[in-house]
Amino acid sequence: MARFTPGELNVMQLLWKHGEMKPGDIQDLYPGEIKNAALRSYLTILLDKGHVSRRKVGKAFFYKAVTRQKSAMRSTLKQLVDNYCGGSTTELLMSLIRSEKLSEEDLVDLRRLADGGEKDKTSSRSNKRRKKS
Amino acid sequence: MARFTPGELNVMQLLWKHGEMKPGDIQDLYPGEIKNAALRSYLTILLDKGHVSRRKVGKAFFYKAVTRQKSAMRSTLKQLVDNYCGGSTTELLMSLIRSEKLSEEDLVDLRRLADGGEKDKTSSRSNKRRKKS
DNA sequence: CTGCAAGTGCAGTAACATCTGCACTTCTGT
DNA sequence: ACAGAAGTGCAGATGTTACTGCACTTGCAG
Repeated sequence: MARFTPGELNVMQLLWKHGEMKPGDIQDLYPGEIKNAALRSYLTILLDKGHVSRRKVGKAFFYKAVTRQKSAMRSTLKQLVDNYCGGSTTELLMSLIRSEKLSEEDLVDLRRLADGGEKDKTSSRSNKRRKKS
Repeated sequence: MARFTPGELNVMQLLWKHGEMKPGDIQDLYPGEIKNAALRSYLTILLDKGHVSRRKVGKAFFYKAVTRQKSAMRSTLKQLVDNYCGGSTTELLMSLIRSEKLSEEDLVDLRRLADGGEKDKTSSRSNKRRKKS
């Protein structure tokens, strides 16, 4: 669904963080240097794709994100899971947990969430595959 | 690091799954229809980027993946985490677990892994200590 | 040896992302 | 009022992805 190029993503990040901005503001905060016109071409593309909207205030257009960060993340995550984990979110969790990158603290959080999450199982019909260790 | 376009990814998936293949084989298994020459242009690009290698067998070239699936996944995941979770893997885990998509079985697996991850620390050579928030 | 399907290189098109330059308009300070 | 800074649309250059078509080469069946 949401599919951002690196340049577009930089813009979206700023809009997600700061709300409504005009090109000049975005340009100032943009990672690295970018020409105003270059930046505006990103905005035009994002506008065409419907990921941002704009409204005129004074002489300038103020842009704001239409597509939300959470939703963009979710669709990116879904792609990752489909592409690399056979569509199984559990697979991804396994990889994450096994991938030596979790601190002790992370594991504590994880256990707490796993236990806490149990209450919320109403909507899950379980026929996902299980994994042997 | 590894950065695949949809077309490239389709090819890589097949190579990861089947090992060494020639264009004709890939073409047959490629999702949807694709012309042989179109497919070969993907292979050429992947070859230029160093993601695949090839060797001549008979009259055909056999291609195989150089970049590994695990490593591609990891770098994709890292990008996702950097772009959407402020670089915190834990953030991602929270989102995953909270995102309504886990079945009861998933949660069981998860608890087992979280617990196992702690007890089993000695055998999983994860003596890396990293910074925390 | 020869026909031919399978394989190959190469050239070129189309869409899109990235980025530049330029002329024009609009707000603001003095 | 008007100069200049800030903003705008538009046209186009460049590079990459995603393809298509075509002429040439190669291995094998007969």
